[in-house]
Amino acid sequence: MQFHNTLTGQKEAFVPLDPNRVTMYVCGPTVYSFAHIGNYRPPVVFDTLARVLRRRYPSVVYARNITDIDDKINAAAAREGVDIGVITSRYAAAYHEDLASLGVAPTDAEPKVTEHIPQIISMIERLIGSGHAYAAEGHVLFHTLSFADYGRLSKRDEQSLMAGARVEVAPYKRHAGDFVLWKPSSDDQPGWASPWGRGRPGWHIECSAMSEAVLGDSIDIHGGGHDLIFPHHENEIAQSVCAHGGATYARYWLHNGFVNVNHEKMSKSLGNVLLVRDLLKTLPGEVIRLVLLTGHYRQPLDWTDEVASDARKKLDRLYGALRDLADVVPATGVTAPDAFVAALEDDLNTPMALAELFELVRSANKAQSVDDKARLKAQLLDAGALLGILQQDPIAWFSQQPAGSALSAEQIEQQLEARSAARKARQWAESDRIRDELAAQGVIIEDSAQGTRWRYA
RNA sequence: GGCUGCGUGGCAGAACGGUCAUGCAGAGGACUGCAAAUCCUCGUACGUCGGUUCGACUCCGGCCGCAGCCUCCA
Repeated sequence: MQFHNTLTGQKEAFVPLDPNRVTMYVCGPTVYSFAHIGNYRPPVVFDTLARVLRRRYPSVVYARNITDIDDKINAAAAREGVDIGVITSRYAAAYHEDLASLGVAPTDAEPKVTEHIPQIISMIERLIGSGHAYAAEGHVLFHTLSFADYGRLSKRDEQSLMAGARVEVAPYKRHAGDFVLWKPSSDDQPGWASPWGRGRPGWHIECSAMSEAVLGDSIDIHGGGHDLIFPHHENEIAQSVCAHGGATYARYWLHNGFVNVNHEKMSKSLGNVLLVRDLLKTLPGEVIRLVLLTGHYRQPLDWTDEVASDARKKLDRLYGALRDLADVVPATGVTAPDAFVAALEDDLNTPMALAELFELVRSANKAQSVDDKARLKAQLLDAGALLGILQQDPIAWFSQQPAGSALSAEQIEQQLEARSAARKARQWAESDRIRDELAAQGVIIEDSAQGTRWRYA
């Protein structure tokens, strides 16, 4: 197995610290609103990676946090005049619903920041104790100059960090690059008692503290969006390494590319922010998942209507092969082909894995013997399971009624009965009339030796 | 300006120093009452200019173009 490691900028063989306990941490959402399609790329990508890892290693501990204390949450709560818990539980629930729709399996741990305040305070105290952090005016700051490796992940040196500081430097900072570990809360803001007064954690410390609490001092894989490399992950490294006496924090850093919409960056000002919530109104979650796996995770991904309809057609082809194997019992003990697994184990190359999957489909469609069919069906299902797709009944897949369709499955079946009668009597004109009528309403007919099937276009 | 990465056929999107990616769309054929589905065949794709090499889309360098990050962003 190998991964592209942001830390070194190279593809490296993956060697876990402890093969009997592989650990992975992925930065989760800040729950202050409904999440957009880009927010779901990391969970889908790393869910797929977790599936591949679990196949290879006996124990994988995968943690993805929920950030439930943050100034954007505070703002949302203030706007609605409710406690932040109302906001965070609402959007965390929505997040979980969407994840389920996208076929994302639950993680082994889902730490929340508000449940780890003591751990956060403890880590800050240790950082102060070792001279890597200092308290000033109710704040506690991490002193970046105290950590020689600062900037290594994002490949920034002191000069460029200084040059890039585009926010005015707070007077209590010793150095422009220093960042907040703890900040004071006013009476109307959420806060917790601490050695530095009532306050709340800064943005980066929570991941370091929760990763430590759930996975340990050193973890194998840390994932997240490309944009988190700096400052978030750079700061996590600084906090964790310094809190752990120099021990390596994460050994492999994996970052996914951004999702754009119609060739543009998603932004509120452009009004092109796509919520998964909304996409799910017209698209099966499986289609959305496949779109997110269509390109390599490190590359930018452009979301367009065409990409979505392509994914749907791909699933039609995949499920079509399974539908033809409906009466075949999958062979036992048969797993996804080596080439397919090898593609995923090579830096999670999902496009190549999909290519292998389609080769499998071609073989399945051509297979004659029962043995071949049984083997290919088992391989298809197992490969699909690794990608988190293809797990539903093919008939159910083709029977999903699109949002715009006026015809229910029952109505279609009725029409088909009439058509079958006409065909039996060799009344082709009547038969074709019914077919055209259905086609006009978005239903495609497929006659076969086993009878007539249909599907929504 | 600094850093990171990218430019592949109509669209999407991989690999690889010398053979087919794959999917969709398109063309022809088989099958079909006709279709659909499926199968077979096909289109001389690699931003640009040089270099290395027997041979480069693949390695190196310049140029052009694009994107992200540079302290609230997945």
